[in-house]
Amino acid sequence: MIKITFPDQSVREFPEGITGYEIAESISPRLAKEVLSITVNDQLWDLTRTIQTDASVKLHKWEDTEGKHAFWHSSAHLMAEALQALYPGTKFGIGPAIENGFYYDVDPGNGVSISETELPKIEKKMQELAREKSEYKRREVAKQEALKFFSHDPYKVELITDLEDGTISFYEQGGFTDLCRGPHLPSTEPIKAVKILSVAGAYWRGDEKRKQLTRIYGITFPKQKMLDEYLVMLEEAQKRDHRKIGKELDLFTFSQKVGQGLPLWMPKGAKLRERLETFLKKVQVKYGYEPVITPHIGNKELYVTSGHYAKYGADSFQPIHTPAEGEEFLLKPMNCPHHCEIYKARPRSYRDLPIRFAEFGTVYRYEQSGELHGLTRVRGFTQDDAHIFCRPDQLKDEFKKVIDIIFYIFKALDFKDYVAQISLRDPKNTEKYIGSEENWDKAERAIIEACAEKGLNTVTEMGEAAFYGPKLDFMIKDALGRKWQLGTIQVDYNLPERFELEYIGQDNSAHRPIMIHRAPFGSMERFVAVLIEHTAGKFPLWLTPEQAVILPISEKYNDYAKEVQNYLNKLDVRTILDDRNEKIGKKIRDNELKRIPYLLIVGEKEAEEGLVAVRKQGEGDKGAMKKEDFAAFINSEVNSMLAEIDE
RNA sequence: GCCGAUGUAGCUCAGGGGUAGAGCGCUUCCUUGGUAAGGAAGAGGUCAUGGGUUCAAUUCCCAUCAUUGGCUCCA
Repeated sequence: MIKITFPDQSVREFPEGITGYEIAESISPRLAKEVLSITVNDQLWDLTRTIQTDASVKLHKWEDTEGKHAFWHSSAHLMAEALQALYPGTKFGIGPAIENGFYYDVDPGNGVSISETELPKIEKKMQELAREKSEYKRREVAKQEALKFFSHDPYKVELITDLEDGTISFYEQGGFTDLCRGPHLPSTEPIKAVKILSVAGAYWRGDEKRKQLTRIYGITFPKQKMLDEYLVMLEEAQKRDHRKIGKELDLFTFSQKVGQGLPLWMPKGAKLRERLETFLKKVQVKYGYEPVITPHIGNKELYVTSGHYAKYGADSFQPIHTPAEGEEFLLKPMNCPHHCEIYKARPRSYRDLPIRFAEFGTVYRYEQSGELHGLTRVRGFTQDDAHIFCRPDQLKDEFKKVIDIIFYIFKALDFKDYVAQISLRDPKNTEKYIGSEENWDKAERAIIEACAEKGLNTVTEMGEAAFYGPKLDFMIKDALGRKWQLGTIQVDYNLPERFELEYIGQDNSAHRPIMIHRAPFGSMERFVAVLIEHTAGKFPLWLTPEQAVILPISEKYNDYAKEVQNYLNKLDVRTILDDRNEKIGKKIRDNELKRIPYLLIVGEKEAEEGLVAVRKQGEGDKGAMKKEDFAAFINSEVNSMLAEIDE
């Protein structure tokens, strides 16, 4: 007998060679039906593997990430089986489970391409195969044998070559065998609902110099109903797409004539953005930032000095040549070199530090055409940029203050679901970076300590640092679950060195300051995009371009409606008037769809008594009140929202 | 940049080898209506651009541009 310890620390005895599935069965038939995989001594296992010694276990159902993972990983194999049947000779790359479903990278061979129209065919085949309830059978194989087995598939051969002998396992279901660590479901039986979502190109092993394989994305569920719900959820998410809402609400547009990736802000979008900027400017004054303004172009030498030219010059917008011989200017891709020159404009004392220069600086970067995406990835954008020049003893404290600003902004806009990512250098690839080993160490340590002292939950990514320094990024997901970097804080020892920045210390000799680059929003464009997707266009009252719309019941009351509008606008309530010759029901409907927070209906009764009939967006009629009371109400709403943030 | 898809009215989309359609929006008229679509008439399109095939191309083919799903990249 062996002792099995469960997560609640209870221990039960089982015969040697028992499987995870049998353990689940012994607990309850229902559990046996729902269990998908098992963790045995911290290793993910198949339910069918036999346990020979004492062990601690945890059973995973659909609700657990591990359970879903096994389910989708097994589904990827099932899809591969279907592809093998439909496209004989297909070679297989990798096929993992992902956050929502799975994919498989495949090479269907000579000139065959799998297009979207063929996805239903794959779906159908998978359903057919799933009904066969084939078991997933694991077997361990020697490296030589594995190489021989997959000799027809160069991708698998490459994968096996990188593995150590003795750690290689195959899984087989139906007629399909795959190199795989597992774990998998006992059989294909639980896979009841299948949806193949999309096809895309994907470079083999993520290397753009290598062959591009066909990546097929899919998702599966144990119940059809769950798939239906998932698809409805996807549709709902698409309705929140900022590109769609931006068009509907007239916030921004693009023009082929102006150029790819160059957003045009329309009046309402501009109003929204201006309010965000004003909001941050106020915060920054409180934190001791000083505004600076710099031009949109800079002499090429500026970027040669900063190191940006060497790194990005070739992939940038091409230099601007002036009539004078040899003069070259670049569209500014960064504000920091300009700010360095402002720092340098006069001698600085240790008493002056920290110096914090802030600018909403518009920068231009030649992003690859395939990368452009709505407002989230563009070629011209405005950073809410600032550079802090400080002494080494001030670094950590300054870093923490920036974290505070970002917390404050995320709180104000109700962004709760973010990931704070510390990006460090790739220790295996140090030639990518500029600056001394020692400075990198110092900078990385400062970030890690500041985060720890702020109690920030972080993930750490090696190799994701900027070329001049490590950084802390705040990532937020859009409506479709894609992650975008918003706020960023970066420590930089290199630019001060390259620009030979100095301050005179207490000891009356020159010292080098440290720079912190920071942008709490990141870029106004991207931030507004994510804000749109989070709010579905229903912006908070203090931010929304139009707070109320006045709807006269008929044209007879247009004069009174105008009077109300003038009155409210004077008291800083942002209103518009809908004086179209339409019935009130129509006006209500149209303005509800425009997501204006308050609809003010005025007719005979209101005109006589100086009232407005208030209707809240999405909630309906709230009754009539004096226009003075409405103005007071809305202003106190806004103030209390902002006060709450200020706490 | 790479692989795939898409491009028809301001917007959302239908159509199809014989020079175009709907709904919404817009204009005008009727109506002046009390909480999510009142009625009528009208304007509006080089069917993304450039080539090719054809008696004839918006439709089929090729290229380009843009958008889009991914991949790579992201100072």
